[in-house]
Amino acid sequence: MTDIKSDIPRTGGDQAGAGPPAPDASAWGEEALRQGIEMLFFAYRDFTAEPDAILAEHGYGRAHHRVVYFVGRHPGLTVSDLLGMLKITKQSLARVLGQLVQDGLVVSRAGIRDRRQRLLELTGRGIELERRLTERQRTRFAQAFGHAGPDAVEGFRTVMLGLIDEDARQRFEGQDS
Amino acid sequence: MTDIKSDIPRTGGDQAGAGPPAPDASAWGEEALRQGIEMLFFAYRDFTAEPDAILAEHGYGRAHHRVVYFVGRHPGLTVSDLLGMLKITKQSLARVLGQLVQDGLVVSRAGIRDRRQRLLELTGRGIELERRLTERQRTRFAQAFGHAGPDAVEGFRTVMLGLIDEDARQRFEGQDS
DNA sequence: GCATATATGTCAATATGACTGACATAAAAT
DNA sequence: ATTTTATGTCAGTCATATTGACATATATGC
Repeated sequence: MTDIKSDIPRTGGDQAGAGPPAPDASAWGEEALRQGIEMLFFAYRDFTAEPDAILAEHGYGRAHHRVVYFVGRHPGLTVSDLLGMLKITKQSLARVLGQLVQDGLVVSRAGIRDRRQRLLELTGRGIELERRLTERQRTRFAQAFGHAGPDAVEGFRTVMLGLIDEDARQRFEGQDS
Repeated sequence: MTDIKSDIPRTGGDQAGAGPPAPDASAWGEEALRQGIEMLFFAYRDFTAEPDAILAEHGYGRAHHRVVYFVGRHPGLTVSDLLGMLKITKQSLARVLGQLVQDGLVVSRAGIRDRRQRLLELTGRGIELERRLTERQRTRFAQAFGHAGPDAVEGFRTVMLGLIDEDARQRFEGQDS
């Protein structure tokens, strides 16, 4: 198999006198880039598999996890906010959100400043399900982070931010090193 | 907003005399772990959006991309191999693979040592589509890697490998630092 | 106050990706 | 010769997402 290391630019390994490389110069070979693509695919695939199994017990799908996750993470979130995060249509959201409200996992109350808005929150049962679902994922990250160490985690965060579109990236700003 | 940095253990920042921390000790706080979860979600969401738009022009979906990607990456791949990578059922694969074969993007020939096997390969048109689709993703990684630098990329790779299940992780082995 | 814009909800039709279960065929392995 | 393996296929179902149209309540601008 191809040796990936030969594909990875070393720090300070620039050709002499080649001038300052552009910060996003693509000195990265095909192999390194494809490995990145594949790691993202496999990580996402494996990362979603465990919660999916729990969700299935409740007759829910991955979309339900996403909703309880973000509502739990940002209590008082509006429907618009949620749509913006998930980047799906309101009709798609309506099905899962409606189920969760009807099943008593999410409550929506009218906004105070703007009564057209629906501010979303988890109920106790919603919190419980969210924690059960996300616990596996937190554990996975805790192990990966713990094994990799703080410097690797900082590198991970930097690369991930670079992969995310500008607007979503701002959610993580003010928290860089 | 919560300051993530307070959540990130610093190298050598252990309490004095606390003994050696386990390599995967969860010194990581809730906030850091949730940010990891969210980064993975947003990165995957944005990373798939561009190819999806191209695929739609051809009447294809994300599943078609995955098939042409892995067939292109591993020419001569068997149907079993592909099922193992995608972790979907053969009935799910049959629909997309059948379309791609019929549309002349993928060819399958009988195996030599084992004639039950179907060895998959891209045709010229398959290669062309695969490159068009993956080009956006390679560019995205090239920019993220280039901006982050080699050390950050190495950290990214380490963390990502830690997130991936053991069996799939082996695909990337022999290429660590 | 009236017109318009915004936030949300809802009905209908459709596409895509996935599943389970059952059965078929050809070729390898024992 | 029997069994196992690799693949294909038919049928039904479910979850997620889409576009398009329309409805309602509330906020905002004039």
